[in-house]
Amino acid sequence: MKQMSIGQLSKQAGVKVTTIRYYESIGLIAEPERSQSGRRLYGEEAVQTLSFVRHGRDLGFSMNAIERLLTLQQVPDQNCESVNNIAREQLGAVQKRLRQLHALEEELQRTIRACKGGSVSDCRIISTLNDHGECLSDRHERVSPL
Amino acid sequence: MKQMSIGQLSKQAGVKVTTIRYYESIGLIAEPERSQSGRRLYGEEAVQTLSFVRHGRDLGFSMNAIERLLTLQQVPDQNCESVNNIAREQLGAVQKRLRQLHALEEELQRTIRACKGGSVSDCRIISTLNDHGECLSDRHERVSPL
DNA sequence: ACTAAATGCTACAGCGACTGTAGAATCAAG
DNA sequence: CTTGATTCTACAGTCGCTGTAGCATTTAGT
Repeated sequence: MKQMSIGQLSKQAGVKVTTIRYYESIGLIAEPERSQSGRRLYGEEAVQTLSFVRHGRDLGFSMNAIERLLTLQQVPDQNCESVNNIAREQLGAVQKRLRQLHALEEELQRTIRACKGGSVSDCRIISTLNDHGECLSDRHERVSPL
Repeated sequence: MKQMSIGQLSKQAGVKVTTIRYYESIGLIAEPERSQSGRRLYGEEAVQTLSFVRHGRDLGFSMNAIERLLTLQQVPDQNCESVNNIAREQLGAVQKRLRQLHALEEELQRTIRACKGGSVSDCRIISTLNDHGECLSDRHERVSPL
């Protein structure tokens, strides 16, 4: 039972020391043992868990989704439908965001192309922003955090 | 000089009342006049400014970028190069994020396709997350907030 | 003129997912 | 034995708002 410090875990899992402590503080990962002097001591399984979390974050899953996935993972005898649902939900969100960003890209390109580079008073970028032309807008939503 | 309340301004500019007050509090927009009883009174130009801000936010510009754009807008006799730079920077960020999200989409699709729907212990989604296969990862950056 | 609903005000807390700071203790290497 | 790296706790800050509490004022209807 070789144990490791939080710094070693951080390197092995690719998650920052402060972030590990943060994950512990919100209850995402379990509190580890402590050394005599009060330092955290982790086993190998912590690397697994944290890598899982990191990979999930890289795929854009929210902490909430990751928490659910971690829980599901711990009950291996159950149908993986719920897992699939979480993943498909995530895929849907990603695709929605892709569409939004693509529209954004086009509007930005149009805007930039229109600017011939005179003085600010003639600037097409500024005037595009000024026209409350409702190109993308008029949805009353905020932009998704994906 | 017809003046309007914050609620009217909110409707005209499509920005929530609380958000307007927030913009004022961070110094993005100027403090307006007040009525005798202390209520904010805005002129037409406030609608312009707020629409500008809203449109900028819709295009994904950060508050910081919008602040710079607002400042530039107020000095119309200057070359619009700086404006162009801000817009191109933004376009670059959007395109970078598009590439990231596209990679994400593909990995999610692969992951979901691989899952044939047995029990969690066989679930390809879970095991994909568990393999610290460094498909997307191994960059040590956090995901951009776009 | 009176009343009820809508709108406005300030001040502060909370969101998510961390990051940074301060100040103290402990550890590992030379 | 000293120096520098690591670790600890606790709390504030990030961004761009949103929500809450508890008032005061305005507006519309009777």
